[in-house]
Amino acid sequence: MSVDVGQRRRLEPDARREQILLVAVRLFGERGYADVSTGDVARGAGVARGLVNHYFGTKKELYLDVIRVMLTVPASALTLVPPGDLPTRADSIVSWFLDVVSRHSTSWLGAITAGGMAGDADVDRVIADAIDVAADQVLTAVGLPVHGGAQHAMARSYVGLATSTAREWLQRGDLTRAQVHKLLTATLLTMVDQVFPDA
Amino acid sequence: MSVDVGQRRRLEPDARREQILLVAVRLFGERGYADVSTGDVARGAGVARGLVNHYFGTKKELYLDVIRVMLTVPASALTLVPPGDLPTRADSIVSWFLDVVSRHSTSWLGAITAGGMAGDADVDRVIADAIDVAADQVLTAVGLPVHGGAQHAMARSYVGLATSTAREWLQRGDLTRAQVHKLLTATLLTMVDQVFPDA
DNA sequence: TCGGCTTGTTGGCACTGTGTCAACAAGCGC
DNA sequence: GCGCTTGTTGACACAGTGCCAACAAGCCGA
Repeated sequence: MSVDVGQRRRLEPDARREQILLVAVRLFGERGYADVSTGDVARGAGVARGLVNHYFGTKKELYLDVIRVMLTVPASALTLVPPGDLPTRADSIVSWFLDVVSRHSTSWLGAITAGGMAGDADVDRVIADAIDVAADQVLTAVGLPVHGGAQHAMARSYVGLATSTAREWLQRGDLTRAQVHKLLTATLLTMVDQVFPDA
Repeated sequence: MSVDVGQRRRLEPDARREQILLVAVRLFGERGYADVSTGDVARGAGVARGLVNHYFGTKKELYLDVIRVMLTVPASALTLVPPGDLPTRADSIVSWFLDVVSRHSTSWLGAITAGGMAGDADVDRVIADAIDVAADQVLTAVGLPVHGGAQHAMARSYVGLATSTAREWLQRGDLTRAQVHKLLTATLLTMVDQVFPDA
């Protein structure tokens, strides 16, 4: 919030770009896409509005970069495939997911629900990619490295379940972590045992 | 698309309002929230733009009405609780859900993902209400008429699973209806047997 | 130290979209 | 036909966006 009303100062392009991007991440995370203007981002960064367009082109491109960092930051905490039998592996992948999503709750949950603008083709693609990554992790952790398209689709469905369940826990507070954990492990085992064979 | 370029004609307020609303539903369904202007809606209805504001106030209020009809039209097809044992009831509630969602696929799936504007408090509330209704139906169909808050939260999570799975079927085409059916019934039974007792 | 040059940065222009409102006129009753 | 109600219009003011020429911060050679 330091407005830094002093002289204009030249920053290296990368530094300035990242500074603006961080402000945009914060603002788009707090309010939606429509309620944040490029002028707000510029003012938050203590910069002329035209500079935002200079670095990011259009407002939608800026927003794409924003949800990209929101979604890839938690995904960067990739883990190795845990050893053990199936229930153990399911347990640890669920724990890992809950750890990640609780640490970056506002970012991840906000972005995965397209915090401001779904229906747009480009935004949808970025979100779909993030879901694909999460689905891949589920499949490999479970020991079924990408078999067919149907299995991958089912894994994406499971990610949808995990997301909505995490929202009940973190945003609405109507579920405890233990309940979420139990729900996600039980359903994951059911899917692996009973419905994945159909694919 | 008949532009009806003739004289201006007076309609009764309800008729005019619904005419504009139907055009808005179509347009918001096709493109997103941001890509549809009130001028587009007005032109589609063969009407001055100011009239849209006269009937709906602001653009966001118009959009709220739009997603309200998108979500409540399928929900209006409420069914009675089917008889039979648990697997039978689970089977029929899943079938009913798939029938409804496939018939109104573009509307329901588009709106439930907040086709254009999530993160907004009012929009989120309308969507949350629709999910609550669906969760109630699941609970009653399964024979657990709203017990505790946690069970209801779990039912909402299941609706999230059903939604994301239906999207894999109807929008991406990577799952067949039979696969979706199997997945949703198996997970529902698991949840009723193993995780609902924790609530 | 000073002038020149590169380029990060600014402010203003044109345009679109939104909300509001006084004025207009369609269609009814007298 | 006349007047009144009120559905409907067009224009105004304003906010937000994208673009671009002009400006100046800071480095380099003289």
